[in-house]
Amino acid sequence: IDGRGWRSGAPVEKKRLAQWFYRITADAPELLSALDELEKWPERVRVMQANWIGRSEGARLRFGLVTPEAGIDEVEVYTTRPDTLYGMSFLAIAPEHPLAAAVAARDAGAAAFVAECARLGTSEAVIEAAEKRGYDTGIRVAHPFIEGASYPVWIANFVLMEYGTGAIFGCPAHDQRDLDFARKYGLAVPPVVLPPGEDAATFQVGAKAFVDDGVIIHSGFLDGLTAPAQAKRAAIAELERRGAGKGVVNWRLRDWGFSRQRYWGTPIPVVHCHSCGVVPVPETELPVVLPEDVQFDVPGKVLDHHPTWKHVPCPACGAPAERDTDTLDTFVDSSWYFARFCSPRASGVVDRAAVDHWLPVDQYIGGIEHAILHLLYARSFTRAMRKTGYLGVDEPFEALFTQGMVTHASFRATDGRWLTPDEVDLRGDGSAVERASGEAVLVGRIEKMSKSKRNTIDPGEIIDRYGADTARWFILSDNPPERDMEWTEAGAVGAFRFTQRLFRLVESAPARPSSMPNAWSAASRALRRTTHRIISAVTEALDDFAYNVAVARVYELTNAISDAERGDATDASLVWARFEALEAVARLAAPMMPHLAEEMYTRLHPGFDGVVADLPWLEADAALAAAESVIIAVQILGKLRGTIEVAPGADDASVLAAAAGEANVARQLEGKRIVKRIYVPGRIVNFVIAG
RNA sequence: GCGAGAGUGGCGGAACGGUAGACGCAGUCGACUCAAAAUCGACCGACGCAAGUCAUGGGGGUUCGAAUCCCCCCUCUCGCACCA
Repeated sequence: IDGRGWRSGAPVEKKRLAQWFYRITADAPELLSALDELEKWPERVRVMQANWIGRSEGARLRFGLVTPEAGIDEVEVYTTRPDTLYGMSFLAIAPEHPLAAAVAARDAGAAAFVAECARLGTSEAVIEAAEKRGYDTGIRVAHPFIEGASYPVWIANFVLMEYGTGAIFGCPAHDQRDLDFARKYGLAVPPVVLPPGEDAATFQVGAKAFVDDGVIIHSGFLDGLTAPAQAKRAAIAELERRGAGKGVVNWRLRDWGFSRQRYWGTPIPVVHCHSCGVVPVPETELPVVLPEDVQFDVPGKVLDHHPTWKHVPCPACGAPAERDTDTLDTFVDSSWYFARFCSPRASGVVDRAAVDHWLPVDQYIGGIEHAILHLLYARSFTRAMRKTGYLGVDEPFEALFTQGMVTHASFRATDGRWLTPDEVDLRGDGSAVERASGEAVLVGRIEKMSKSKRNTIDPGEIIDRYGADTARWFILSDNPPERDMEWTEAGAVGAFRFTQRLFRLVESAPARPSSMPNAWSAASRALRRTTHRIISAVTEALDDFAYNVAVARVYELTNAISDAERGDATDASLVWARFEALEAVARLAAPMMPHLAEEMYTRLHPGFDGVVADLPWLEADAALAAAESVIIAVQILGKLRGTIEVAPGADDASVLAAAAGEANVARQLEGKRIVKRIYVPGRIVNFVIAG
């Protein structure tokens, strides 16, 4: 952790650290390399983190100014393409670069250009991103390899001060941005990488830079090299030999500025003292607690203008001093809460035995919006906690699942007001009117719920109207959890209807049979087969996060129970099977609609005083789930021509004979020569015929 | 621009390389009702009277067999974005 912006010698109220930083950059190499081991994380998140960390290999090199400017005699450049140094035609610096400032001090044109770039800043710069503009400073720099050659130095709006060194060497033939810039200002475009099939004597770059691999040409000692890695190594070695530069690894990741001028956050446990500077609050006085008697309606920092909170004696010398009145970014709290959750009542930070037992988190579920910041901070924080002995793992989350968001259509009145779903009546044809006025409403995009678009659904109202189980069931049933789901009234009503249907099935359920039947009817065997097949299907679906499929399977079993209800009421074995199936529905649905499941189970088992959630998970009986006969698809040349029903263990010859004998198949095989017979047991027969 | 992912009925979506469209929503018809709601039953990819044919963004390929695997293209979504 670093403090930056310290102004020594200033009065105490100014004697503040402008911002606290967490040095996450120190972890960059490990945070990147360890991504490979997070096998149970989505590829997408790992890629996003890798891009965010942004490792690149290249070289830093210095270009000497032919004539020094205001004491500056060289410009340092970062490049990933030292192999194209001979293709240089200009050097470009960011408008915020010190050399640009030096030039602006004496050159009104440069000053105007720099000011213009600053004015456009970030917002408009994005819009005008396509337009590359520059200003020729008149300064020239020498080439590190080519004796006597010199190149113009431009200030360019497309060079970023935040990345690399804020300066680049322009190689237009092999970089599209440099090419756009060179064409605009009529700068040279010397090619130094030859595409396959081109002639070195005649090759020229047109409107598109050649950025792929080729043979190095017109490049002195690099000529003839074909492998880019080899050419880069050779160029770097030469730079190092001449003392003009060196190979470096560059990172995009910046340190995490993690102090905030807000009330809601963890106080930063340091005291600022006139004579001792920044003094940590002693461990015995931790944690520093936020005051509760605060005023939010006064301008400025809440903690700063609290009358007493910040005034404390310096822990080191006892003189009057002040607490830091910034708070930590709330991402700090989410970077280690999972460790605290292992032992929430621990007197210290965490209980080491508890975190050793529980961490890493077996399965983390969260929104994709946390792909980078939270998940990267937590990974780094976990490493910091390991180094300081609080826990013993590097990676906090072994497996990650990113679920989608709940979305809803948005509505807008003709005068532009956003309307809530409650203020709108939907018509059958998809149009909508404002309930109060009857006026037409524009039905907008289906998007993430937000207060500004007013397309939110209040969970409290849903629970009041339908109950929490309906909401759960609908959300799970609508689509796969990794995708965004659309909340619709019709969908909620459909889920609600199902809860009512389940309840009716339980109300009309038979009493729990006292003993198992001796004989099983065909109908009862079929129902039990369905029950046990679905127990394993739901189990598998839940394990795979395929909650929508688990829901569909529960529907299937429910439909089978409804069919059985209409069956032979005097069939004792069917009644028994029905009870078993209903009990299975209650227990399989329990994770997804717990309240109704408990109610169902209790009604099936009067006197039961436990909870379904505590019962062991149901296990399917494979023997009962096994089919008594299987339907085999019969294809000719891969096209379905019929189906046959056979015993599960039927031998190949008899299945093939039955397949060939199927009426439609037989008709189509007539007079044809069968060249190959394929039988995939229990699934399919395929006849390959000649001609 | 770079990277990742996805395209299946009217909609959400199923489908170890093996009967495409499970299940739900919407819809159609019917039962019940004086009527409506609720409920229950049947139907529900396209073309066709039918037999059948065609269908998983488009085009090739591998295979006895492709929504699924490979190549090219198109479209969409997401992330990063003058990253040198």
